[in-house]
Amino acid sequence: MANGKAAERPLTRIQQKNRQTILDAALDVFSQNGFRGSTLDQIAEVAGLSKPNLLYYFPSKEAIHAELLSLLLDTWLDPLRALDPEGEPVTEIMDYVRRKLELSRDFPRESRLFANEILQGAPRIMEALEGELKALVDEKANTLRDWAAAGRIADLPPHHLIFSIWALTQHYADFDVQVRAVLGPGHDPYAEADAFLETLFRKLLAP
Amino acid sequence: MANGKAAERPLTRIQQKNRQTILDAALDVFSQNGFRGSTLDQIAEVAGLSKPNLLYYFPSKEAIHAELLSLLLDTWLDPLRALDPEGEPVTEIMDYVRRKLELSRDFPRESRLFANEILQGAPRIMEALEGELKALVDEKANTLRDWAAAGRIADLPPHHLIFSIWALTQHYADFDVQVRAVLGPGHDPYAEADAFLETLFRKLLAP
DNA sequence: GTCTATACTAAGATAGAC
DNA sequence: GTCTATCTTAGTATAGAC
Repeated sequence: MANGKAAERPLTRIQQKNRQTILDAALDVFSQNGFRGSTLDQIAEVAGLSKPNLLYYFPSKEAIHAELLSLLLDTWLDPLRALDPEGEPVTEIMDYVRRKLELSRDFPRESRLFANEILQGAPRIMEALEGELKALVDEKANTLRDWAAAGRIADLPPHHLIFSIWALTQHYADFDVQVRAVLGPGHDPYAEADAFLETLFRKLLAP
Repeated sequence: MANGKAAERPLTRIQQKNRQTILDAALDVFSQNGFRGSTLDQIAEVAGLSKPNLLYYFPSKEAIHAELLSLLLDTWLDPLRALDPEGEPVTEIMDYVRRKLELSRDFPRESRLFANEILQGAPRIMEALEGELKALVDEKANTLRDWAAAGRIADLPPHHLIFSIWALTQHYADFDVQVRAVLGPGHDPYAEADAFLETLFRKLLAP
């Protein structure tokens, strides 16, 4: 009590750093092997910490995974939230496609973590899918419907239009090894995808 | 030797049936949890057999998984193989899209097994991706390029056109629970996808 | 061919020294 | 805060009775 400050529960810098190190290592491992397929040993190995030390910072393997998922969801929905009903329709949608592809390029592990969770039947995020996600998608689907009704974009089923953006952008992160195996060396998948998706959606959205 | 026939190693009917039962149960389990996340206990439970009995029919967990993957690859490539360079371009491609979507609808577990394997870095099928798959895709990409050069379809990067077909059709199997959560009740995802993808690719392919 | 029992290893988590 | 040692359970695989 020398400094006279009552330390409620502030994380020290070293604690913050170690938590980050662990989460980063866990993201590596969970995104490749899924929850059940990952072990604390693997995470500890990647993090350069001992297994008991991991469990000093987090109460359980489950807790590390839960933390990653909840951090993920916000990041994941941000680009869609940014779709502005007052903006120019085609520009707004093309911007969304670009932001989503950038997420795949810059955060492929997060994309694969999410894909793993969905493949496994979304046991830990079903609630968020049916609540938060559905609400946001329904809202933006209405925007798309209005734009179509006004003849500003083609008349397409809005939910499936959104699915197509997810599918096409996330494919480059989730199936990265396949994309690279098929393209062979000397390609920049994301640069090529950017140009291709630009073309695809411009043609698709034209009324 | 009473019957005088040297029994090389023909599988009896009951053996065939049990092998099938095991493979079917394993497909259930592996497609949801990936290889590492799945256990023989789970597979035995679903198959209605004892764990040692599983290992009477297959030498190891690894062997069951390997068998599933090798059965899968052929089925998976068949629709692309069927794309006929002599056919009418748009019809051929639309048929491919439809066949691929039907695979997702009728064999979602196979699609998820494949997705799991790729997400994990394709440790067991990388060779097939770089060999068989790449060769087939390169061949069909040439066909697409020829069609584009002849002005019979739009000029698009052929590999990415094929990726887009994979991404859009497999999404409905791999992300099934998300699709249903977002659409809510009262939808037929595959019927809607069929109509949407028909529209999408017709617009995209128009020269 | 199928089961019970069991060997052996890996994995999640905790105790307690430092 | 971090480590070594350890408990406990789950998981792959095998032995051997029936």
